[in-house]
Amino acid sequence: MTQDKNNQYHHGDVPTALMAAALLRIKQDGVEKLSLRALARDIGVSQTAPYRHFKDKRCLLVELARSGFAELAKRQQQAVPAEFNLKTLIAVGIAYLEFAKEFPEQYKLMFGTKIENRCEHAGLMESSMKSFEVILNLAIKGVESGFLIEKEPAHMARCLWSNVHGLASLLIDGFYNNLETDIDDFLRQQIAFNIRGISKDLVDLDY
Amino acid sequence: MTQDKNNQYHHGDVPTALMAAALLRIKQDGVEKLSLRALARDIGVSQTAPYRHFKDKRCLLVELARSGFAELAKRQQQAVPAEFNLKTLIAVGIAYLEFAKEFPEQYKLMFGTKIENRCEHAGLMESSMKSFEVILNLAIKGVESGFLIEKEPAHMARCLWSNVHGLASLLIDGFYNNLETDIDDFLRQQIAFNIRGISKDLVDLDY
DNA sequence: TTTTATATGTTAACACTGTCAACACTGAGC
DNA sequence: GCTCAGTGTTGACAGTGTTAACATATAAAA
Repeated sequence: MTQDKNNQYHHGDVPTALMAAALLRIKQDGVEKLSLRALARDIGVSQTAPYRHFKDKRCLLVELARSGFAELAKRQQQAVPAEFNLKTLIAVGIAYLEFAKEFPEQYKLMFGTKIENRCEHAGLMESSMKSFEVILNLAIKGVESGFLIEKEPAHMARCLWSNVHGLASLLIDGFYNNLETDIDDFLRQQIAFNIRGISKDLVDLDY
Repeated sequence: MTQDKNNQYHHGDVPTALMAAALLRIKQDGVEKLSLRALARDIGVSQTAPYRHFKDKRCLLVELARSGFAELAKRQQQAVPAEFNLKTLIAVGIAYLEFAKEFPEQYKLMFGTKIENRCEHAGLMESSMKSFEVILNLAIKGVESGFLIEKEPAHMARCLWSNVHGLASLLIDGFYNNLETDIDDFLRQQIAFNIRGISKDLVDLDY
């Protein structure tokens, strides 16, 4: 019974309201203690109303992760400048890590253990591939323009991906909490190390 | 009421029995649906018996993660040969990934979101540092013996660590499921990419 | 316009879960 | 033999995901 919207029976848009509430909740309490019933209470519907829009809790989480991947891909894409050089790779890496820093709980959800059998969810996989493709295109361009070594671009893209993902995970999980260095400098240096591993020349990207 | 052990009141060793049962359960059903009550049933005690040995569920999970880090560190250490060269780094990386492949659910627990505020658990942090120190020592030796670039060893160690962790996570989470390449070759190549990023010369580690 | 069907929402219930309080047994040390 | 801490048990509470049965509102069909 939505008291604000002059007591109409239908809520209006339960799915998006649920997603918004979920984003808020996981930001506050972590993805681990997210509960469907609490979400329903938040948006002012009965505890089973969400089941009219999501088959089960997993599907809601999957949708949350999917939208996360979409946002991540968008930010990565925005960080790609017109002209390619090795610093482009750093910029995209930083954009990736900025997302992880800004939405740690959603990031956990996107990759973490909470979603089992992610392969079964086509939309989720597709969305996550969008993010990967940004990196893949960079790798291809990197080889074309002679900055990167002449190995399989897909493998080098996966290298970059696993690198930033490892950084993001350890960062989020608090393994870099007691660092002496400034965290952003640290991350930039880490990315630079990684890029050096697949670049043609022994560049030192002024970190 | 242990019926096998001629009906003695005390179980004997609830903590280790719980740990063993937990390892089995997470291997079968995943860490996500591990339940204290199910564990208690497994080892044949009442549902609250575990609370005599672990303050709460989190503490049991922490102990599970802690022992995981200990095992991981042991395996990494065993992979370190007497003489150092760049292939040593690969060997330790492979050992790391082998652990992740063999105990994916425990690995998820060690790093994943299931344990919040891991910093509060001193034993856990200490144990995870043991694993990191193996890599750190390698980085130090690598600089000393002139194989690695002359940067801060701790940062290069963190680079190697985040790399293998990223690989392990993505591997476990199924992001490398549809790979055309043989998975072990792939991982070896990935590690080689990473090592190249911090090595002095532009080595090509025959992948 | 009336009827009908479908989407959406609700209540009640079930089987779980983590956790606590109160009670009971066991075994070691005085 | 008595005490008492360690260990185990029962019963309960609040919370969860989920389903079935029922109710209403809106859109399509008559």
